[in-house]
This record gives sequence, structure tokens and C-alpha cells, in this order.
Amino acid sequence: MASDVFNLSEFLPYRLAVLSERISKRISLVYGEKYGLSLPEWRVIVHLSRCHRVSVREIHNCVNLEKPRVSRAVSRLEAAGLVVKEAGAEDHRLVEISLTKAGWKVLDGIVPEALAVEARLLGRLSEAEQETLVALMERLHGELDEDPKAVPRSRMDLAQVET
Amino acid sequence: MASDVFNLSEFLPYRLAVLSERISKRISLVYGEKYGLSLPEWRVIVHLSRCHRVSVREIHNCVNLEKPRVSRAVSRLEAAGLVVKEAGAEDHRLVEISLTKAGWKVLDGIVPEALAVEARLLGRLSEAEQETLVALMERLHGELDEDPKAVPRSRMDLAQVET
DNA sequence: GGAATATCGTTTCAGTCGCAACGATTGTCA
DNA sequence: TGACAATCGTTGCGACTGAAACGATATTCC
Repeated sequence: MASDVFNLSEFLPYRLAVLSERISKRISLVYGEKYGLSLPEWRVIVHLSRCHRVSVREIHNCVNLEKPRVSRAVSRLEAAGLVVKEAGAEDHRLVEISLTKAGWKVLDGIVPEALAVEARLLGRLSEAEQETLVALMERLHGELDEDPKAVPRSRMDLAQVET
Repeated sequence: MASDVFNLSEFLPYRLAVLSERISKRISLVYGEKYGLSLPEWRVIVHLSRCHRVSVREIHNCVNLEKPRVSRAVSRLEAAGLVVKEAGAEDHRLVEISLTKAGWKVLDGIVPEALAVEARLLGRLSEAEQETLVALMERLHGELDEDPKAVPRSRMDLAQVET
């Protein structure tokens, strides 16, 4: 009975949101409690550790953050001395953002613990199950890729899949 | 080489957040474009369709929304005529919230399309894969359940698993 | 009964967000 | 060259958010 009622707890988008938010909150302790960083700031410095001297637009296209959000995160990071902004050498519209020594130091203090939390989560799954989980998530992305009303995926996340 | 750099796109919490947000944005079109509802409002009316005449606290404990967020969502829904608030019969501190006819009507207009979007997503997976996905997600929850620094799960989401 | 405590829903407050518009710079093309 | 369009990063604005404090009601305990 009652099989026609909408059960929020079994609704996939809700389920994903709950799990994702729970994990995000846990990870945010790692970069938030000790270093006072916010999620956009965390994503920005992580991206900078891979792609040095990039523009705001570049970050925006890679880490799933709106442009103003990146801009403000960079400003806060600059104020904190973790990042420097330099005018673009050729194109003066661009801003070349890069990590400072202090920025690298903060990153070094966060990354191991962040990876440890992730490792504890993944430790609940076998290697095969981890691959299965990622594969299933990619299949869901596949549906969204063909849905004209869904937002497109970020450049870098796609590149990750193709390799 | 470069195996020691932190790759955001492969970081599980990030991966989950990206997928979850992408799906949430897609679903939000269903209840947002035509009916102008926000995510908390959507969760509230869905919960009310299962649990009639409940309090703010009750909703807060069930649908993963902070208490003020529920309170404000209910106020907006009341202003829109989709919900009525009545003083608690016995305990005057409580507020008994329930859907109006108009609220049910809006819900009937949204649910089929929301389920259709979910069905298209799940359609990419076999029955067995759907169960596997849910099971793997539950395993991740299991790790968080034992992590004292993680937030506890909501009452209703847990009940869903035990059955 | 009555003071102290707990719980309920709301509100205040400071901070953040997304959209749109903006000035500044670069590219395009007649 | 010079006007127009495109792109860059930033900011104004209205809306939303979470933590804490609030008044109101209930409960507990002496």
C-alpha cells in the first residue's frame, strides 16, 4: 500500500544531495577549522596547485564555481597572503593568479588530512567497488550530457573521464 | 609522473558534489520554473505529502534542512497559499503545518515530472546497478556514521535504510 | 504553587551567493 | 584607422543562509 506516495528519502537527487552534503561538511572541517578557508577558496588553491598562473575564467571553467564566486575567493585568498594576482603579460584583461609560499604551506597542511578522510570513505569499498561507483556516477552524467536542460560539465572534469 | 599532485576531479567529495549539484539544478527547474519554488520549499511540501500536520522541528529532523530554513520556507509557502499553519492543539509551542488544496495541486503538477527526470537518470542503470549504487552510497554513510566529526543522519533517511 | 530549565518557532545579524550590469581591454572588419 | 562586438574581472543588488539570541510556552523539581 501507499506505493504511490512520493518518498523523498528514496528520491535519487535527494539521496545524492544528502550524501554529498554530509561528506562536504566533513571535509570542510579539514580546511575550515584550522585554516578558516571556505569551499570556493579550497577549490581555488587546489586548482592552483595543479595549474599555476591561471586566470579567473580558467578557474571558473575548471572547478564548478561561478565567476563572481571565484573572483571573491581569489580576493580573500590574496588578502590572506595565500595567493598573488598579477596583470596578464600579454592580455591586460587577464589576471594571472598563483600560489605564494604561504599558500603552498597551507595546502600542504590540508591535503594529507583531506586525502585521509577520503581514504577512510573509500576504505569501505573494495577497489572494484570504487571503480563501479565512479562508473555508475559517470553513467548518470551521461544522461545529463544529453539533457538540453541540464548544465554542461566543466572542462576539466570531462578531461578526467576521457583519459 | 605527477602522481603526487592533488587531482580535484578525482577527489571523491568533489566528484559527488559536482554530480549532486548538477542533478539538483536539473530538478530545480521542475519545481522552480513553473511554480517558483525553492529547494527548501520543495522538500517541505514533499514531506507534508507524506506526513500531514507536522511541526517545523519535525520537518527539520526529516529533510536535512536547518530549522530557520524550514521556518522561512513554510512562511513563504503559507504566503503562497500552499500551506496552512495552525497552533498546536495540545502544545501551544508547536505549529501544525499541512498542505492546502492548492498545495496538493502544485505537488501533483511537479511530482510526475520530477519522477520522470529521475527515471531518465536511473534508466541508464540496470535494476541491479541501481541497487548497487544505493548500496555503495550507504557504505559511505556507514563510515560517516562512525566518524564523530561528521554530522549525524536525519531520522527519516535512516528509517529508510532499516526497512 | 513557583522558580529554574527545556523546547518550540521566529527573528536578528553578518556573511555569502547568483544574476546582471559595469568599466576596461582586446579583437574584428569595413 | 575607427566603430562595433566580444571578453576579461569586478561589483551592485536583492535574496538566501547559518549561528545565535529571542519571546513564548511546557516541563521539571523542590
